[in-house]
Amino acid sequence: MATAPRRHYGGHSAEERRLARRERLIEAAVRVYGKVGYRDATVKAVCEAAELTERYFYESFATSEELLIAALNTVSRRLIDCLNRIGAEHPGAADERCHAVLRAYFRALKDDPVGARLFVLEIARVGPAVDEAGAALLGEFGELLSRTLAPDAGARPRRDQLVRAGVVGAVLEIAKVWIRSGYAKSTDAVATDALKICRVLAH
Amino acid sequence: MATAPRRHYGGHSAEERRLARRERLIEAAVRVYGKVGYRDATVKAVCEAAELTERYFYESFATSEELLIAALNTVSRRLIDCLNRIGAEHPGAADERCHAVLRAYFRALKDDPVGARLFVLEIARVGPAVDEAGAALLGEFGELLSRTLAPDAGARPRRDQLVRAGVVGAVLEIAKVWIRSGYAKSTDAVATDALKICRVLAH
DNA sequence: AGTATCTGACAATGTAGCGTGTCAAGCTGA
DNA sequence: TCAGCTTGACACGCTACATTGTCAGATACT
Repeated sequence: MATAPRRHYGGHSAEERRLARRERLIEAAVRVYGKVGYRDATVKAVCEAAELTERYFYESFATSEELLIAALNTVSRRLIDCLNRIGAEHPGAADERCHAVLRAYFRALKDDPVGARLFVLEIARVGPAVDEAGAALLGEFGELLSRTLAPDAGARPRRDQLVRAGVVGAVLEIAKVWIRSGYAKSTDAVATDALKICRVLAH
Repeated sequence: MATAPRRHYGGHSAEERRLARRERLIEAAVRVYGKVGYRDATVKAVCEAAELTERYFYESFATSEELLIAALNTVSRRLIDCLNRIGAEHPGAADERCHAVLRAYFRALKDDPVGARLFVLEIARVGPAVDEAGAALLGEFGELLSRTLAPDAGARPRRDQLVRAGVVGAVLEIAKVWIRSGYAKSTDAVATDALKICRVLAH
């Protein structure tokens, strides 16, 4: 292994192939974990979804949780970037901008239920490592919301830490109940409800 | 079994003994699940904590989740009743009353970390049955908070359903972060933070 | 064309915990 | 005191899954 010559295949180097397989596994994990939930997903199922065998799982990930974290980061990064863009592009009043961001958030959850399940549901209570990754993502989400409502408040650092966490928890819980209801209310109405709580972050 | 004569033992009937064992299992479950978490707790461990053997586990519970739900209900009932009492006894303004209730809530979490872990952490993401029980308890908690802040609003039924859920999610998330921080802030300060969000429920 | 690497299918192994069964010893009531 | 219900300790089989190993066939470089 250590001194294996590593040959080109299909026009790609060994490392390229390895990374491509890694990506396929992550995308498959998003689908599988999003569909049946991490708890009920097996390594085998993910590998089948990726059309790869178990050996390639252990080539890129030491444990299932590691793959879950990678999948979580992939989905969340995508979502947070999108929301950041929308926040930045929206010139109006803070309140308006926040509503737009929330609307985009809930629309994303509705349009991509599988990814949604990951970010909203599977983000918690899996294991220490996953919890840590989830906490970091949630913190980022809180910053994003806070920035949206009070863009000039970068100076106020740790004071509202708990309040910010609370607001994030509120948005997530609203999302959970909304999803559980089968998306009963309109996206716009849900965003309006969430905004009521987010306003606590404004000054 | 069906026609077993059932004899008295230690001055108690067979049914009394069975219920006593059930109670011991629930109390043991609160301790064990609260300490190591439901995920890492085994039937064996709970039985050892209860000083009973596995046979008695299956005598009272069909599955581990059933015991978790019972433990969850026991702890939550205790907590919610306590908060209800404090809310009822507090005559002052709504805002004051809510702060008192929140203070009691966070104090309870701090004084009883084991029960706290159950109500705050283990309430979610275990299985469908547990999630349902947890959702019911969270709904009750939301009603409690709502009633505390707007006692006369019994007429307004389902309108603020999502907002209420959001507030509950916020309080729980604040609790989680607070616990994770090792109870860094004072109970009073945390209650004040949570109150900021709860005020959304006032009219 | 031949050899060495790469790949996929699948078997083999190991572990953990659930749920059940066995058995001897301890009570209880007559 | 005795028969039989009750209890505790513990072993057993079973299932599911992770993880490693084997091997034949496909592919690329020389």
